[in-house]
Amino acid sequence: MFDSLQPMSPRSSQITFPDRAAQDRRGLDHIAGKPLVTFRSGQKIYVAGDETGPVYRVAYGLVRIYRILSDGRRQIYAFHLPGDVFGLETEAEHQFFADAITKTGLQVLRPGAGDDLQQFLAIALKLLNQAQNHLLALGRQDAVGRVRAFLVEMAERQQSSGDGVLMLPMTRTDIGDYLGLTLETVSRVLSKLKKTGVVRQVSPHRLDILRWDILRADYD
Amino acid sequence: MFDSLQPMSPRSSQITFPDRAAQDRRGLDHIAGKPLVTFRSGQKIYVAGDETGPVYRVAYGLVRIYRILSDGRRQIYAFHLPGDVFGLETEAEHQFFADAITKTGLQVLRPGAGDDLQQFLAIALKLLNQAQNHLLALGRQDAVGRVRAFLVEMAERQQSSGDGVLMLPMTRTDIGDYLGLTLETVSRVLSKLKKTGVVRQVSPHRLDILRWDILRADYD
DNA sequence: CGACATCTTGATAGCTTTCAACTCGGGTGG
DNA sequence: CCACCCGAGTTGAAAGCTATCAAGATGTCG
Repeated sequence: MFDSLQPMSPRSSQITFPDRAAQDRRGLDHIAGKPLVTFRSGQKIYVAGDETGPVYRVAYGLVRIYRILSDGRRQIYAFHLPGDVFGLETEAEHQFFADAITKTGLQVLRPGAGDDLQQFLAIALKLLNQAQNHLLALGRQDAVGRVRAFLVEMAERQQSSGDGVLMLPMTRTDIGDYLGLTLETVSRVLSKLKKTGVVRQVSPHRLDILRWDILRADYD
Repeated sequence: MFDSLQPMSPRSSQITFPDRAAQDRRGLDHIAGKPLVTFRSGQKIYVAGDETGPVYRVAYGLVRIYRILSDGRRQIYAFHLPGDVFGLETEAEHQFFADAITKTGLQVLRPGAGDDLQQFLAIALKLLNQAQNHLLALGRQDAVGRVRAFLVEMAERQQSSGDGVLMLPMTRTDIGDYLGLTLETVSRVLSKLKKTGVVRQVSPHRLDILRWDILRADYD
């Protein structure tokens, strides 16, 4: 699974996020400089049932965290972008699946002495916050509201507030499995946003956001 | 807001949960014995915008944690039962509302020196776990599945697995706002479960669970 | 450049919400 | 002690939204 310990260049023909790691080195900065583990597009990082191991930090690429039910339904809990930390779980075995959506490089953070506590708490609270926002979207928003919330979330995390360029390397199915919708509904909502001039679609995986005011409307 | 520092008896004409605190004194045991702050049914504990203060532990009663959107829609994130700890947030101001559903007694835990870190991390990860399960129900289950998941969750947390007696002091509206459903849909699903012999309804707020196997079916 | 996965769009079915009327239960006051 | 009252719960009918099924268009990658 660990193909290479050599850091790979973020440059590739695939769509990637800008590497925010450089600006985002707050809590776990001191481990910077370690070699990266790299994953190809679609490759699994860990699966439910695996022994819980290290914690990872995304250097470049995109990771999805999810569960699969017995009937095949899938719920995606998070997309992790450069700078994000994931893999922290309570149990001895992973409860989730994690895999790379695009070519991805990860820093491996082996939980150390125990002065990581402060950082882990911060990470856990951040994940909790995101889960709670996610919950609000799934519980109290219709399809359009969920997609708008998703676009705003991804855009802010990519800090594309400036230029309005939003990269969405994940598939429509991924987005649907994150939002509790079908891929068709996601596609229809995006078409509607396109038709109403809220976004412009450069390609299926690249949007330009034209009307932040409309996207953001309705948040309490 | 702090009506009384005198512990009140859990005995009352209202429906209450059995006090699990005695068996649940793991992490924060050392603060036991402190006086309780009590709240009447429906009384607010804190509101969004309040300065983040102490952390609370439920001694008896039932607490709901929620947000309200500008149009009045409400999302309930958690019901807290005896033994649960809540009130831990990242920001300086509360992002949520908390109020007592039944008459409730709380232990006030003022974050201390900093060796609470381990415990806070455990609490945060537990809340994260619950949020993730909640997310799965909202994202990938229909109305019947959500209500079943809710009944199983509440029954397990009340440890009524033995006798199958399940107290639901919250209203149908509360349940709906937790599950992303309307109160009517919640009522209809409960009626269906009653008709199919899965539960027996002693009163609107007390169910006897007859068929655990059916309630639990379909969880991965 | 070609093949295959992904995406888009349309039509229909199914589920949940909405609106409405009625019932039930607990609490209050006569 | 009982009748009344009002909030909460139940049930019904119709509208609205999303899923499903299906076909065609577009992109991507080898």
